[in-house]
Amino acid sequence: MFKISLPDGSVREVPRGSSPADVAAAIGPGLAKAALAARVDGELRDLGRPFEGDAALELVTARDEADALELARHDFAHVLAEAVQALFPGTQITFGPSTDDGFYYDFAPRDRPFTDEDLPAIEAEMRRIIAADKPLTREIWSRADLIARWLEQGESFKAEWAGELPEGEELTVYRSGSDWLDMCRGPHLASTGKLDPAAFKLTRVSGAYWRGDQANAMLSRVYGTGWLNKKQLDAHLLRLEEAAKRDHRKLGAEMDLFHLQAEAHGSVFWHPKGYKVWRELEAYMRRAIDAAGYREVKTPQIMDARQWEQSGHWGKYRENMFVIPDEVPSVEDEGALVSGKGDWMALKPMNCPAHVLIFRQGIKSYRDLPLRLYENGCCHRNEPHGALHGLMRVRQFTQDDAHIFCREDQIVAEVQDFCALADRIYKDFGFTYAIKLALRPEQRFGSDTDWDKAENELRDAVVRAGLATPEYGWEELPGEGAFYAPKLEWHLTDAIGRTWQVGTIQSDRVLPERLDAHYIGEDGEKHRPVMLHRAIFGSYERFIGILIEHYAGKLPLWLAPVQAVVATIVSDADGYASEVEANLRLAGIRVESDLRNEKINYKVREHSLQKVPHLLVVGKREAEERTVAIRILGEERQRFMPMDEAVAWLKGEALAPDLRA
RNA sequence: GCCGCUUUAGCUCAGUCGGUAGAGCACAUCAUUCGUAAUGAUGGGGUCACAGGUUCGAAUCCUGUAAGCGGCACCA
Repeated sequence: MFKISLPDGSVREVPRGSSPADVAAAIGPGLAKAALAARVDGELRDLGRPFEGDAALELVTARDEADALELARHDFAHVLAEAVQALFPGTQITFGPSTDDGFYYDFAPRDRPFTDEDLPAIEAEMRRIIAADKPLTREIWSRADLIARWLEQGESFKAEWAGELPEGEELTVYRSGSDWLDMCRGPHLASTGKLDPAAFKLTRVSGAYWRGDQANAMLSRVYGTGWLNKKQLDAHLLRLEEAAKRDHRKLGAEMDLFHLQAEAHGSVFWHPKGYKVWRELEAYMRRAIDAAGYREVKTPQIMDARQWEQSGHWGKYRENMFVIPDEVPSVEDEGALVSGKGDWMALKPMNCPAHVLIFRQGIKSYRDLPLRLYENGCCHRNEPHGALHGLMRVRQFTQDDAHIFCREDQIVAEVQDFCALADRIYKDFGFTYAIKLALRPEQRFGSDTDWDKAENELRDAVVRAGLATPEYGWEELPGEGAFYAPKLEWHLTDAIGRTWQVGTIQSDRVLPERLDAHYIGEDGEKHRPVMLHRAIFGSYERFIGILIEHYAGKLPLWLAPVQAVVATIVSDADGYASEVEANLRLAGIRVESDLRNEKINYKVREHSLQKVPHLLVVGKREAEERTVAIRILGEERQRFMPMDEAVAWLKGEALAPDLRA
C-alpha cells in the first residue's frame, strides 16, 4: 500500500498500481469527472499514471487554469497532428508545442505546404477525433524500438529527433486510441473527449525551419488558438480584433501621420502630423540628455569602406549595409552605370565608429571622462525583406544614440545613472518594462576575460540599482549579445500586454581598441577608455509605432499632432472662432479651426476619429458670452469656461511631463 | 532571405462560366446655418501592381518580377 497525502492534510492508503484517477474516483464522482491531470510531489502527470510510492497528490481541474490550459493546448496540438495525418497521408509529423494563446504543429507535407483553405477540413477532422473521445495512453519505449518504428512509418524527422536523445534512455510515447502515436514527454489529458470542441480555432499557416535553423528544411506550420471553453476562445478572438484596431500602420494612415510605399520600401515618409510627434519626442529627449550631461553631435552619413573595415562592421555586418561606389555614374547610354573601380563607401548602419573618431580628435585626459556623446543618428540597414514591418522594422531609422567614453571604474556608476534615466523616461510615457542581460554570442570579437568583465559590470549595475528582480522581469539571455559587447535590454510592455525591445546599454572594449581610442591617465600613460553604447527610444520610428499602439492613437495631449480644434456650429461664430484659435496658437497650442458649413455632429465625429484630444465648440451663445464648450476626447460631459481661462488651462495641460512642476 | 496568401478608384471592398468595370466612404459643385459621433442632391474619378504568354477576346487562365500581409529566420 502507498500513502497518498492530499492538500487538505488527509492521507489515503491505496494499493500498488493505483493512479490519481483512482483517488479522484474514491473521493467522489464529481471530482473524478472534473480531474484533468495530477500533481504528484509537485510534478504534473497523467491522471492514469500509477503511483510509484508514497506521494503528495494535488488533482488538477479546470480551476487550475494555467495547468489546465497548458494540458489542453498540448492535447490540441496532438489532435491537430493526428487529424492532419488522417487527411493527408504521407505527411510527416515533427514537433508541436503549446504557445501563449494556443498551439502549433510543424509538418513536413508530402506534396505541398498547407494553405488557409485546408484549415476548415482539418478543424472538422479534429472535432471528429475529440468526439470519438479516444483515450490517450502513456507507453514507455526503448530508443531503438522507437527509431525503428519511426523509420518504418517514414517519419524521418521524428527518427532524427529520437536518435539524438540520450542512448539507452526510455522514451515516453502517447497513443491516441489504438492507432496513432507520437513521441512526447507528456503529460496529457486522459482522453481527447476532455477537450472542448468549441474552444479552439486554427488561425493560420506559415513556413518554419526544422529546428529553427535556416539551413534546414522548411516545414509547414499550422497555428491554432486553444482554450478551455468557448467563452474563453471568444474573449481571445475579441482581444485580437481590439489589437488589430490599434495597429500603428492602420492608425498611421487614418490619422495621416506617415506612409510607406514600394519606391522607398522600408523607409518612412513622415507627414506633417507624424513629424510633429517626432519633433516633440526629439525636444523631450534633448531636454533629458542635456540635463544628464550628454553633448549632442552630428556625424557623416557615408564613410569610406576602409573605416568600416577597421571598425569590424565590414567583416561582421556587411550583409546588412548599403554600399555606395565613390564614383560619378556614367552618362553614356551603353555600358555599366559605374565601373566598380572607384573606392567603396557605405551608409552608416551604426553611429559608434563616428563617435570614436570624434573622441580621438585632440588628446583626452582622464579628467575629460566620462565623455557622453549623443546623436539623433540616422542609420541605414539593409534588413532581410521579410523582416520589414511598418514602423517597427525599417531600413532607414534614427536612433537616440549615445556613447559614453569612460574609465573602468566609472562603468557601474554610468550604467546605474542610465537605468535611472531610462526608468524616468519610460514612466513619462506610461510604460512598465523588463530588463534583460544578453550574454556573449558565438560569433564575437574580444577575449573571454573582457567578456567576463563586461557581463559582470552590467549585471552589477542592475543589481545595485535594485532592478535585478522578478518584478522588473530580470532575466539573462545566453548568446543574445552583440558581436562586440553584452547588452542590457529594456523590454516595454504596452497597454495590451505586448512587449517591445527598445532601450539598451552595452559595455564595449572592442571598438576603442580597434579604432585606437585612448586617454592620458593620472599616471601620465595612455589608457583605453571603455565605450558604453546606449539608447532609450531605440529608434524614433519604432518608438512612435509603439506609442501609437500603446495609446491606440489617442496620444497624450503633449504629443498629439493637433491638440485642439475650434469647431463652429453656425457661421455667425466664425469670427469669434478665429479669435479663439489665434489665442490658443499664441499660447503655443497646436490648434486648427473648423469653420466648414457642416453640422456639429459631423464635426464631432470627424475630429473624434482623428483622435483630437480637445474639441472647442463655439456657437452663437459662446460668441456672445466669450466662452468655449470643451469636449475632451472619450468623455461625455463637456466643460464650459471663459476663453481666457480655457487658453490658460490648455496651456498647462499641454506641458510635457518633464516640464510639469 | 525562406514558406503561404494577397494586389481592382484616394480608402474599404464586390466583380458568376474568359465577352470591354461596380458599391460605400472620401473628393468637387449646389442647396442647407443646424448645439455634441455621418444633411441632401448632382458630378468627376480606374493602363484591374508590373512584364510576358495562352486566346477571336484576359481584371478573370499560365509564367516571371515587385510590393503588401501572416509566420520562420534575422534584428533598434
